[in-house]
Order: sequence, then C-alpha cells, then structure tokens
Amino acid sequence: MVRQTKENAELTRQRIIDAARQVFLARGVSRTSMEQIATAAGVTRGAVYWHFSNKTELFSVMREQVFLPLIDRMDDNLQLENNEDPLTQIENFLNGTIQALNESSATRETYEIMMIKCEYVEEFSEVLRQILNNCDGIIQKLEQLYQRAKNKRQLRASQDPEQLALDTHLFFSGLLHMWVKDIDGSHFRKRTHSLIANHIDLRRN
Amino acid sequence: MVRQTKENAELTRQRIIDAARQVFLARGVSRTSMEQIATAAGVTRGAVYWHFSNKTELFSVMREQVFLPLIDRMDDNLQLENNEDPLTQIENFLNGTIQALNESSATRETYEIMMIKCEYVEEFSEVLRQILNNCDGIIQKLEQLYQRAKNKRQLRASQDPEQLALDTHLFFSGLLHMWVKDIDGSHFRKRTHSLIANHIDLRRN
DNA sequence: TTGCTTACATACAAATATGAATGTATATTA
DNA sequence: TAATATACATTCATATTTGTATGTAAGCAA
Repeated sequence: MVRQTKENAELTRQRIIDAARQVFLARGVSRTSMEQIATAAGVTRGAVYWHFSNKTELFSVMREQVFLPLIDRMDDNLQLENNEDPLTQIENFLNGTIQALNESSATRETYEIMMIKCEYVEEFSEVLRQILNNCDGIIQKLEQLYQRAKNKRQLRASQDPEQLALDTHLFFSGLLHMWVKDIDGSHFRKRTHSLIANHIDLRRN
Repeated sequence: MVRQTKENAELTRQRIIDAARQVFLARGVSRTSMEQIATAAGVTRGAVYWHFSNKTELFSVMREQVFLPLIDRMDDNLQLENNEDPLTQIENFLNGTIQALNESSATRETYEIMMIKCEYVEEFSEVLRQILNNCDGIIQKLEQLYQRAKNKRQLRASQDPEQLALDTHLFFSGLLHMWVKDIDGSHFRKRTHSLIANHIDLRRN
C-alpha cells in the first residue's frame, strides 16, 4: 500500500499520535524512538516523519489535542456570569476536571506523561512556561470567584480571596499529581470527591 | 595520575555525584550520558563505571544523599513528644522543608531533577513507590498532630483530622511542585511563608 | 490520459551510547 | 620489598537513533 486517500492519511496521522501516547506512557518521552512509535502505529518511520518533523512536534500535538479543549472547558466552568453560588462553582470545576480524567483515557494518559514521564529540558522547557501561564489564569479566576463568595458572605470572616485562591490552586495541583501517581487508586483516586468537598467546606461560613 | 589514595578516591566519587547532579539538571536524566558526567567531573567513563555500575545506581545514590537526611529531619520535626502547640509544629515543619530548599543547592537541585527532569519508567518506577510510601508516613503524622490539635481545642469545630492532614499534604505537595517550577521566584517562592501561614490559619479556632 | 503530487517505504550516513575488556601505575598489605 | 589489589584511563565491539535522501505506486487535477 503506497498512496492513501486524504481521509485515510488523516486516520494514519491520528493513529501515529495515539501510538506515540502509548509508547510515551510505557517508556517515557526521552527513551521513545521514532521507530518505536512507527511500529506501534503500524507504519514505518517514513510515515511518522512525513506527518511530524520530529518527536518534539509530535509531543506538542499530542499534548494540545488534550489540553486545548480542557482549557476551554475550564474557562467555561469558571465563568463569572454563571449564577450558581461561587463556592459550589469552584467545587464543580474541581470535580469536573477529575471527571475528565476518569472518563477519557487519552486525557488521563497525557496527564501522566506530562507529570511523570517527561523531562522538561531544552525544547520542553517552553511547555513548562505555558503550564505556569495557564496556572496564573486559573488562580485569577479562582480569586474572582472567592471575591464574589466573600461579597455574598459565604466565607468565614477575615479570609482573603487571593490567599484562598492560591491555597485552592496548590491543593488541586497536589491532588492532580497524587491522583496520577496513585496508579492503583488505593490512596487518592477513590477519595477525590470527599477531599474536594472538605477543602471547600473549610472555607464555608 | 593512575592510582589515588582511598580518601582521594572518595573525593572523586563525590565529584562524580555532584557532576551527575549538574548534568541531570541541565539535560534531564535520560539525555545525560555517562560520558557527559565523566567530563563534568574531570575524569573518564572508566572512573564513573568503577564507582557506579550504571546511571540508575548513580541516580539513586544522588537521590539518597539528599533524601535520607531529609526524611530523618522530617521525622524529628513531626515528633509527637515535641511540646510546642501542634498547629505551630506543623507550620514549622512546612517552613523547615522550604528552608532546606533555600539553604542547600544540592537539595534544591535534586528536588528539581526528581520533579521535572526525570521520567518514572522501568527502573525508576520503583522510586515513585518509595515516594508514595514516604507520603503515607507524613500524612499519618500530620493526622496525629491534627488530632492533638483537636483535643486541645485549637481547631474549629467539625474538622476531621484525617481530612485536614490530607488537605495539608496536597497543599504542600502542590507548593513544592510550584516552588520548583517557579524558577524565577516571581510567583511562589517569595510568598511561601504567607501561603503556609494562611493555610494553617484556615484551621485555627 | 498525462503529468504532477502525495503518502508513504526503504536505504544510507553520521553520530552517539553502552558495557566490558584491557592496560597501568601506584597504594596497600603481608 | 614483593605481591596484590585499587583507581582509574584507554580501547573495542556493538547497538541505537536520527535526519535525510531516494524510491515508488497510487491519487488527483487538467
């Protein structure tokens, strides 16, 4: 088979991305060779290089396929116009992210690759900066929501929205890391819901 | 120079470990070759292979040089016999760990390597399990301290020591990650102290 | 239908890495 | 002080990986 139709080529491209995710997950990004990805996708390196100029680009595409939609969802979920009560809105946002991990293996695997199967050096340190920037956005939105909660007297007195937002972000950042590392689910995965509820409850008036 | 005295050999060994840390930090563990480590240490690969059987062993030794003392310090700091008030004890423990990062570049660099310059696959997944186990120990001790705090009526009513311990652990886990990633210090490093104080304050009666 | 392009496969050259084997001069020990 | 073990350096054989270059059959446009 030498020349595919356009749609088939698109399928091949996606198969390569999926294969890359599998191999990255199993062997780590650095140890993964283009040959291994090609084999896993059922093509040769020629095909991989035709679709992607190198491993870094392939990694970026894989990452963006999962993260761009995720960021959109976050933006939706953290909208200020939402008329739910702010604290519940935050809780829903946190739960929603965990739900995305539970429901989509591509999302789950990509998170795992990015957290414990990737070394952030050279070309990859750019990715780190993007992550940091994304964090900033989330923190800002959390702060605004906490501010609204404060205005509505939902918070116990003397709580600073900025500090609460940072605390929540760090909590959730830690939770995601533990969720990913806790592969067998015994420690954290099963308790996520109550951990989040408790975290929010600490703030409630 | 062909045969060193025992003490000199020990110095060489330590130079190799320090060199490995530098190269791991700059290039990531996977991309680092024994040759690069040797060059950085001012020896040849022969010397490196003489002291360490392979890169994995060298990595483990580097890690343990920093983490074993650190775990000891944690154990000391979280002792129940300490007669300080429990919440302050937790706060001191958290601040102490951050202080260790600030004061020792070896500690700081090793943390950074382990968090964003290492891929936890194959031989390295064992390390992940060790980390998880260590976390369990910390969580348990935090829980006991929160229990003592509760007995002393330091906590606001209806707070569960186990949940508080988990929340604190996740907060601190996230903080360490952000601390490491936030290289230029603009986002988190400078505010660590107040973040910790605020986290503990949320619990105080 | 012809001719150009596409979507790959195959082949090639260069670089890099590893572990082990071997060499060797000096510490150390008996 | 002779024998041996140590602390390396040097050499070697063997993989692996990468990017590119080239080949090729089939799709597609004119």
